[in-house]
Amino acid sequence: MSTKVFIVDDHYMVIEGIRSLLQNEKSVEWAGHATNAASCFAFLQQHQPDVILMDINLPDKSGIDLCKEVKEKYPSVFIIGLSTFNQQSFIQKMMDNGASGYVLKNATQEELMEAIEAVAKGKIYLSNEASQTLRRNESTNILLTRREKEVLELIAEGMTNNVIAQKLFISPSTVDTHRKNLLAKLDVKNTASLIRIASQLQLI
Amino acid sequence: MSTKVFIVDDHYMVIEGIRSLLQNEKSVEWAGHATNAASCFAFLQQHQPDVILMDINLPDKSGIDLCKEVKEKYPSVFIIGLSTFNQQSFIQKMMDNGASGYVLKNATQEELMEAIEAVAKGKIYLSNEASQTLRRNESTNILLTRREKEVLELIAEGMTNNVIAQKLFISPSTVDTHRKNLLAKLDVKNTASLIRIASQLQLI
DNA sequence: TTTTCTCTCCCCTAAAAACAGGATATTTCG
DNA sequence: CGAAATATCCTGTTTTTAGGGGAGAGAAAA
Repeated sequence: MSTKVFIVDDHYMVIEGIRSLLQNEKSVEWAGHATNAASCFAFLQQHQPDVILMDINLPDKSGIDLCKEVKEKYPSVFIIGLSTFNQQSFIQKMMDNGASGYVLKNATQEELMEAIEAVAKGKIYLSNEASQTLRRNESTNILLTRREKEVLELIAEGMTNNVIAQKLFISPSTVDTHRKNLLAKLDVKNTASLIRIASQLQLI
Repeated sequence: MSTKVFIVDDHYMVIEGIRSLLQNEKSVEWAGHATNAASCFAFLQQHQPDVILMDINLPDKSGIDLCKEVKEKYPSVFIIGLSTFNQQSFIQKMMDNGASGYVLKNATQEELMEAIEAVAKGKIYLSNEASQTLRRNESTNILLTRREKEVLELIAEGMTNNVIAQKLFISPSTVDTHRKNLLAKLDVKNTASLIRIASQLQLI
């Protein structure tokens, strides 16, 4: 029995590329493609693919949100996240939202087939790069505590310690302490550097 | 006479996709592909394509640098920049470095052919999205003066007004004025928001 | 030639952040 | 359990930023 594969990606080149990579695979049946979230849903109302290859960047909706919604309505379909860069946050969120796998767009035909076959059997497949990134993320992410991340995000939104304190129902002193710890942990001396680094590390 | 097209992209899916899109075009001859800058140069030592489709993101070197080097060594080859997102700075730099065109990876077969045919004749081809982005860039970029950008970058590096003043050989008061103007122009109230916005607009 | 823009500098006050300490519950984990 | 991490709060002082002005020199544009 062949696996019906559907693809959602706004890049024709990628759609064509995957179609080309998969066309000689007997175990895979090309179910079709969509270039946005809306037409993806339109397709799913009529057909039931086994595996969806889903790009993170779509014109009308993020693949991360789309993944969640598709899994809610069609729990039996397996989703493989697809993206150009391996960004920790994206991979994490896709997996959190019910994706069964994640491959980068520089995947070879073999890797792609391995991923499709694995998730079709209900397994989880992460490409080497993606799993490395996730692991790296875990180790660097332990750096900041939940509360510190929360405070960091509010700082990035331009709030002062007093406003943050009100928002979180804690004392301004506490916010100040978190702020000090953020500066220390990220090894910077002021807010400008803090936001810059946090932005580069995609913490905000 | 057919146009020899070579492609440099680290994504097999994209290479396959373009090959698939171009394979039925009689006017185009597939010269080959490279997945990094090094093998691109290795190829160019032996062959002479007419047009190179060049991705911005390569593993060993940015497409922007590669574009410059290739044009220096092989001025007669026409380069079309290729990327997922239409980022003003990238498009600008590619064109500055001698590229003849820029298309996004969501281009259709027709658009791709149009681009190849145009640049093969020595013309400049920018996709609609790319040229829009360039124009948008020009208008939004007038926002900040040269000095303001300079100060902004130093703020982002974590320097205080006093340090910046020393660095630029101006008075701290002047730095403060620039800082006030930056806050006003970007419509924010503190450094955190300033750096956040600047980071999002890729000003730093 | 005005006017506008840019860059330069100054005053003042108030607010916010950085720096340096210490302290106390509560989890979390080995 | 006991140690370590986390979250909470405090007292200070000093430095930096933000907000409100104003103003002059030179360049560029209208």
